[in-house]
Amino acid sequence: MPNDTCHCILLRKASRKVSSYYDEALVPLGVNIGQFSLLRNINRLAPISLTDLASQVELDRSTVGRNAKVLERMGLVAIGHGEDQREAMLTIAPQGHAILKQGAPLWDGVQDDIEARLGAEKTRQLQELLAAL
Amino acid sequence: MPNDTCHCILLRKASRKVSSYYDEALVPLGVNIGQFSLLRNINRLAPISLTDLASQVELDRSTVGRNAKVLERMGLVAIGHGEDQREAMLTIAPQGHAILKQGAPLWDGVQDDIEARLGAEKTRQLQELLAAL
DNA sequence: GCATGGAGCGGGTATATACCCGCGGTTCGA
DNA sequence: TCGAACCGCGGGTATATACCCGCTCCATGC
Repeated sequence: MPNDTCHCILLRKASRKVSSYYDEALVPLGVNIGQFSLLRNINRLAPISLTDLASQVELDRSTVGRNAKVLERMGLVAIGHGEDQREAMLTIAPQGHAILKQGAPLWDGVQDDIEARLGAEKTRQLQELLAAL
Repeated sequence: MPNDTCHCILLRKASRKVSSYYDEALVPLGVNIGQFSLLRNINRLAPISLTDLASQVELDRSTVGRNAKVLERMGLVAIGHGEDQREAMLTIAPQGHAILKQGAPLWDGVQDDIEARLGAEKTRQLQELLAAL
């Protein structure tokens, strides 16, 4: 039972490797792919609470909270209050909009590279398989 | 360009989700899939140095060092010296062998579950795609 | 009104992961 | 033989990620 067939370990490896592709492309912006993606989600859903955002991106709420705080320190995201005093509402700061705009073509580039390397059919398979897990 | 087609983010999500399947199965042993897999690799290659192990599992050396230290604290792995005084040589402790033995059927179970859910053809596709990334 | 339960969050703790730096041990050339 | 280059590691730092706990705030039943 060779260890190199462990679906989990293979997924992790692929995940690390592919993350690094995106990270490298985004280096000029000073954000990594996790941060860029979170920024995109906040932009798409803003204003949104931590809990709702966590549910959307399927991460633990505390994880999203910590990640959002890093973005806040970078000046890309504003964390305010909702009507409910308990809610932390997230919105994109002006500098965050700039990053989103500058990052879009960089992100597209990596995305296209991967799809070119895999081909259309395998790209489709990949999306399908990842969704099925 | 919907964010939910980002190969990287989908991979990460799948990776987290699938990791949790294995982690749950291994709960009785008190180790997670990362630790169990590392244990298997050490067992397969022992005695092996940190640097060589890191190269085998395609992780940063310092990461492997820290992970190995956790396994050492658990009493599953012994960290000794090689002939070269600089080398940290890893071997499996008796308790580690026990974990490997008890874990094997649990690991097989998850592996089988996943393959059953995907089917043989898609399982093959998955392995192929992950290797191609 | 007020108490109680539930919801939202922050922080503590632990692992996972990477990069960089400095220390110390090895080796090899002058 | 002895210094320089090189190699292996540990530790510092930062993010990513999850779980749990406690605090605060809200809403509902009485």
